[in-house]
Amino acid sequence: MPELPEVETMRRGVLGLMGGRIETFEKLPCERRPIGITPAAGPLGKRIVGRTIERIDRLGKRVLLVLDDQSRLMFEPRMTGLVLISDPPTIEHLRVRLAISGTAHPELLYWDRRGLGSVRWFSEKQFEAEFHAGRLGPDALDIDPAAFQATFASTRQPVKVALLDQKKVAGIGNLYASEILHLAKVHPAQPCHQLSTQAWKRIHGCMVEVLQLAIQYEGSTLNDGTYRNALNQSGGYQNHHRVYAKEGEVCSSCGKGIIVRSVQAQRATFFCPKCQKQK
DNA sequence: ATTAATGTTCAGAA
DNA sequence: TTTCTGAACATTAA
Repeated sequence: MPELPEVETMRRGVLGLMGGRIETFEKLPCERRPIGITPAAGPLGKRIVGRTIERIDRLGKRVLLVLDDQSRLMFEPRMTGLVLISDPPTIEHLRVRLAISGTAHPELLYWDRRGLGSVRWFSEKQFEAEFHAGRLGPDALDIDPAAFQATFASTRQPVKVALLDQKKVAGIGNLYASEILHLAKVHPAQPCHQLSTQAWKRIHGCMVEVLQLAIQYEGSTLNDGTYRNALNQSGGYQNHHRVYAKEGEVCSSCGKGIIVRSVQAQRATFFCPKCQKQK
């Protein structure tokens, strides 16, 4: 579930671990099918124990601990993963614990109810090979309007589907794609190659605006309550959604349109047919 | 019992 | 080559 704002909130929540030393890596006994840990937990532990956490980065929807040998420990929460410093929602879905010394909080936890996420370690070289060579596009908060337009202008895909392609731009997920296009007044089914430079500038600006505001509110916790910040608290941006999961409600922007739910690429899309006309 | 859910990736077809 | 579909991963709540 977490998209860029939720993962950024997790990252900010664990920033206090910077400068700390990793004392142990523990894959917790979890009765469910184990999450992906690569390399296997034993060898991974050998790589990281004794290392210092030099920096904590985010790339798209992943949190990265940058260690003092420039290797990376990557947490990818996918649908239900959480990176926490205390108080996991349940004990039985707790997957990984790192003991940390020299910081205010003594541990970092990875919790994952569905277990679709992963914890992976990359040497500096492996990391560059995987992620500088196009596995993920640039982060959505780290791309300028011109590069943004250049990325999308040539494809015939519907704009909402293209925004979800992490190889183009990393970080936008299903919820924020609908929110961004509503603020930009662009129809989600509009083919990318038909959009003007002006429209791309608007989409870029609205993308930054929506993502930054959502980060300020610490992300969206939906009805299932899964998403929590690093202290196991709810986000607040769900109270500011414009269209997501608001099918049948009156559009808050124009006051006239009724929010419609459609399906694109097997995923729900929400939009206002009055504000977001196809051209 | 069935369906859908904030994510990603792969195979196969058009 | 590009685009689209379905399935898979696993869990839970409606």
